[in-house]
Amino acid sequence: MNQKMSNIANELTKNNIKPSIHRMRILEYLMDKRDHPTVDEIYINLKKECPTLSKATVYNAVSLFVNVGLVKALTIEGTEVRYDYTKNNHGHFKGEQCGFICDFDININQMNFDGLDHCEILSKDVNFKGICSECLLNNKR
Amino acid sequence: MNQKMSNIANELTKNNIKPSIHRMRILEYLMDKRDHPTVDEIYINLKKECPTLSKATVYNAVSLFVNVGLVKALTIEGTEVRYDYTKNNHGHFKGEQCGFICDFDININQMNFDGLDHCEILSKDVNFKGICSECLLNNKR
DNA sequence: ATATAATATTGTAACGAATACAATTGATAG
DNA sequence: CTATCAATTGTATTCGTTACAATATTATAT
Ligand SMILES: [Mn+2]
Ligand SMILES: [Mn+2]
Ligand SMILES: [Zn+2]
Ligand SMILES: [Zn+2]
Repeated sequence: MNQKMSNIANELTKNNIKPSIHRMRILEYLMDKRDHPTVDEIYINLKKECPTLSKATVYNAVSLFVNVGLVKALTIEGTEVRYDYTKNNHGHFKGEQCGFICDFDININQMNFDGLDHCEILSKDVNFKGICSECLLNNKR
Repeated sequence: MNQKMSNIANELTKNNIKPSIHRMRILEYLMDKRDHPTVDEIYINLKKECPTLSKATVYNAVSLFVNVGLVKALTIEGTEVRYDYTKNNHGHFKGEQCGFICDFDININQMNFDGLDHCEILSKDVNFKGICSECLLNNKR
């Protein structure tokens, strides 16, 4: 097992998740491809290398990862759930024409708000929607 | 038709939606009950007064409302879509224990961010999650 | 007012993401 | 090797949503 994989194994063990082959592959995928994939996208792409992979295993794995806080489940629009391996807090922009989702920098904790006294806030999400630069160019032509 | 209902009819006509009885009732519901209901909640509650109402009509109506910008579709968590009749921009807090969703004041346009040059931003959503004050009290006991 | 056309509503079928679960496979320890 | 436990698989089921054809309602023309 190479260095990368043993790091991934460590990451899982630290969170009390046994590092099985499939779990490691799924976490590796999320670490490498930061394009906020759906379960289906993870499944289809990993299936090429692991033909025996089942979609249920992908659901199981990402649920485990979300529960321990290793990855975040994003619900930016509609009924589509996407997964994000990330340490630093950031905002998400979704281009509504092409569906592309990108990160952007925003200091979510600098924002001041009012009306949530006596609530315990555990997570803060900022989602923007609109038309991405690429689509804007295409639309002009 | 009373004053309230003719206002609702106006609101719809202004947006090129013909003010049918059901559409008016559904918009009225969203205006009165600002607790961000799901399609199912709208359907179940209105069904009491309009026994012939179909869930397809609720889906049709809220889709029309969302398309013209009369109401907003909220996707705060998971695959659950909720609807919000609102003019002023605000944030949403979801209590994860009880599922309760409330508004809070935040000046979304004051936030400064970076990395979305040349994108056209059409909407900005801020969603917080955590434990609501009521649940916090219950948990202590 | 009646016939005609257009639109809204309904009920149901189809779809797809997510979950549940029993059966199988794989790993671990004695 | 065998027994035990956990992970994975495949499938069935659930549930929210969409699609669509049939019906009811409303608007328009004669
Ligand atoms: Mn991200
Ligand atoms: Mn609201
Ligand atoms: Zn785009
Ligand atoms: Zn609560």
